[in-house]
Amino acid sequence: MPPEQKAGATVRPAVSPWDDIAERLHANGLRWTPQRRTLIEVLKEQQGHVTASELIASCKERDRTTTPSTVYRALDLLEELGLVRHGHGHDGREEYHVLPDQVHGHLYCVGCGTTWEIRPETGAVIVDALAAQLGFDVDLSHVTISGRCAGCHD
Amino acid sequence: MPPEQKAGATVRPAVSPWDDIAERLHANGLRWTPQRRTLIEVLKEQQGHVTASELIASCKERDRTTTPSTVYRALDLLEELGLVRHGHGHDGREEYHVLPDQVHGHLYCVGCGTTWEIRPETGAVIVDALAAQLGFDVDLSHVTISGRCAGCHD
DNA sequence: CAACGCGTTGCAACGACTCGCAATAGCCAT
DNA sequence: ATGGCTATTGCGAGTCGTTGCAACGCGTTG
Ligand SMILES: [Mn+2]
Ligand SMILES: [Mn+2]
Ligand SMILES: [Zn+2]
Ligand SMILES: [Zn+2]
Repeated sequence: MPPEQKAGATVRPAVSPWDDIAERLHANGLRWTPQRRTLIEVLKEQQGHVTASELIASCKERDRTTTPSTVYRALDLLEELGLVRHGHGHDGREEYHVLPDQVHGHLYCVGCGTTWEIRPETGAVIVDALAAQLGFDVDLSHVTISGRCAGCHD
Repeated sequence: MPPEQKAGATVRPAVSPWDDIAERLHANGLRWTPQRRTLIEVLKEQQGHVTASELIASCKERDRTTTPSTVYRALDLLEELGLVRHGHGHDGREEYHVLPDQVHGHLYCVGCGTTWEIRPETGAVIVDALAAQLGFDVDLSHVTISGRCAGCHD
């Protein structure tokens, strides 16, 4: 629509990380299928946390023939490509984040059931402590810490 | 067997935390059942981590009629009483610890699959950081942090 | 445009857990 | 010892996620 783009020779199209997926797949001998297209359309409109079940439900809205195992496998693939990240909620259920948000962990209050994102500076303390003491490189995105929030003490 | 105990009026029998379970249950209007007895016998001989499935299997060895849902419910109860604690492994599966070990979290290396316990001083850094910055009271026992160990970098 | 190879899909079966419900059985009071 | 109250059990059904396998179809080649 914007006519000013028409003339540009090497217009940088403000790429979203999703734009070159088809190529990235092909480059690895993988394929660009309708099922993967559907999932990515769904992921594009997500923000914050989504459970795998919610993603499957959204895919079903767009394509009634959606199969759970296919979505789970596609999510695994996208995670390998670094486009999504999953962790496990307090009950062990999967929760996904769409990148490229800041990588972060989660805090869950067993008192009120609220979930918060761990702020970067707090996350850094955890990452640094384990790096310094054990040489362990933490993947914060897969972390959910439970306990009681300030409002739910005692 | 030891005859020297026979005469003692108020011998303190080096109580294990399991010894007074029947009373603790009764005190709360709860019941002492064969299924709970079986589970506790199994728990007594555990050390380190056990998955719920492993516990169910062990209970079945002692009592072939063991039912999974009953074991899950008994574990919930024992956790409320503070006698066991569970967390979720990297795949979200439940892992139990028998108390009164030091409460601790876990580290999982996605490279080699090894799991370590987080040492008290390292755990303290995490607990203190979240307490200081957010007033959040961490339950370290329910934490599993994944990442890459020193031997599995790059 | 037709043929081929292999990456993917759909399905069915399974494992880990949860929940509602009716039958069972601890525990206490006569 | 008997009876009753109600906590607990066992079961069936359901959810979430994984995996093996045969059929399918994307993408390439001629
Ligand atoms: Mn995981
Ligand atoms: Mn441990
Ligand atoms: Zn709270
Ligand atoms: Zn490792």
